[in-house]
Amino acid sequence: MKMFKIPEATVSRLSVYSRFLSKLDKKGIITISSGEIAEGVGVGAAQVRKDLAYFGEFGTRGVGYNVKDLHQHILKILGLTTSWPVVVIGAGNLGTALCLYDGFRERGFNIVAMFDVDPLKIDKEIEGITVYSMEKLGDIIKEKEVKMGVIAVPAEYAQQIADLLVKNNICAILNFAPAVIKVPEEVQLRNVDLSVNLEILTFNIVNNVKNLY
Amino acid sequence: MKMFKIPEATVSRLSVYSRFLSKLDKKGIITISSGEIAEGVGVGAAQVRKDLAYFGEFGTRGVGYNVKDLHQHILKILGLTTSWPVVVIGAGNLGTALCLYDGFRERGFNIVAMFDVDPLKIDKEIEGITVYSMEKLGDIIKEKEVKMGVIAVPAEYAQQIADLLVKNNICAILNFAPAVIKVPEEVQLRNVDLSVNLEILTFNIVNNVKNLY
DNA sequence: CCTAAATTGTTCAATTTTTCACTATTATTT
DNA sequence: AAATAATAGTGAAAAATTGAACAATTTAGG
Repeated sequence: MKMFKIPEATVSRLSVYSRFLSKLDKKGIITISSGEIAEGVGVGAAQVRKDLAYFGEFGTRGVGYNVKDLHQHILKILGLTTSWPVVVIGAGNLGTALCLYDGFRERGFNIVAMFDVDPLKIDKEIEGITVYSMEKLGDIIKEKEVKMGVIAVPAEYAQQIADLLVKNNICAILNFAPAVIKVPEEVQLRNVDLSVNLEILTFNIVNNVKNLY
Repeated sequence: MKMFKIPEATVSRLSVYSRFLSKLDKKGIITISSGEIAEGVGVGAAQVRKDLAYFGEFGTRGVGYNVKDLHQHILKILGLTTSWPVVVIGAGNLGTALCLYDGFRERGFNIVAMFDVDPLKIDKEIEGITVYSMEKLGDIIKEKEVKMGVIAVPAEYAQQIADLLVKNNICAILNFAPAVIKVPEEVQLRNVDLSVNLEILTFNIVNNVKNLY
């Protein structure tokens, strides 16, 4: 029972550290220092140590961290030691792209089904993933013990899809629709708003914001 | 010459306010209070006012904000009163999905070209957008006065694509590859890491993190 | 075996961001 | 015309986050 509140930024950095460590491990590197991790992922060394310190002591003073060992610890922290079945709602371009995105598979996410309302898409397969009608959502979530849903539908339907996912006891939603959606507080929600990201860039360009790395 | 440092979170909220105001405007709503904006986008009312206060006084005390007026101001702040030509590197699923993503067009981003190394894709059109070979990148960036590039290639090529964009004087890069890339400090860079977002969710699920809305 | 070099874990200070509480202003009602 | 209600703008407090400094620990070398 973790009692401390972990900054979300810390969690997202852990995810990045993890990917970096995975790369190092494949290269056969055995130990690494916080400074080298920091250098590799573009943050400060103190930040790296601080992030890890929330969860325990994984390094050896004077030596550094064992790559494999630290990697395993972080995967455990992130809950990535088991595979996560995921459903994607919306079999349009974005939904399809997400299904084919290797990054998900590599990190242990397993897209078990897609859903759409378009009769032309229903019951077809996209790279081995079947597109189901929305009616099947509840059954499949239950059958495959799905905890996470990805919303990739137009903004105007995002809320109703979210409601449907919630009704079917999903634990977490990753929303790609450019819409503000509301869910009960026990449901985890994250928004990936593609336009917002471009707009931060335009803001920075027109306001001549300096990057501070 | 803006002298104040604006939190990035503020900028991203402005983008969300902007979308919300656009919706209100379409509905014909004339005025709105900070409280209603806050309610609509899921933040605090003081936060809304503070965010706006960085840029000026846009409201009327006792009354609220004029929807059209405030919306225009925010678009101006974000640099969205002109259209932005954008290039997308990588004509795979993700690149294609991004090109077809309506959210970009709606917000004034205009994808003028895609690039890929696959001879099967080169010189083909994807929904009216031509896929060019990488050699053409420099010419098109210059010709169309492109300031922003989107990277949608596999992680292992992300850095070299970034270097290429930088060499061709791009101002800002939106990187979708799950890789840490380095650019000179005068180039704006944002990473949208899809896996990281899912991993924050798994972390929250396994650690039973409470949402605090 | 002792000293020096490397590097973690941790404390404390600095900074940044958010929230709260209050003041000022406008419109409305009596 | 005065009183009341609504609501923006703002300064200060609080909270969160980051960064710097340093003590503790390990390894390696003389």
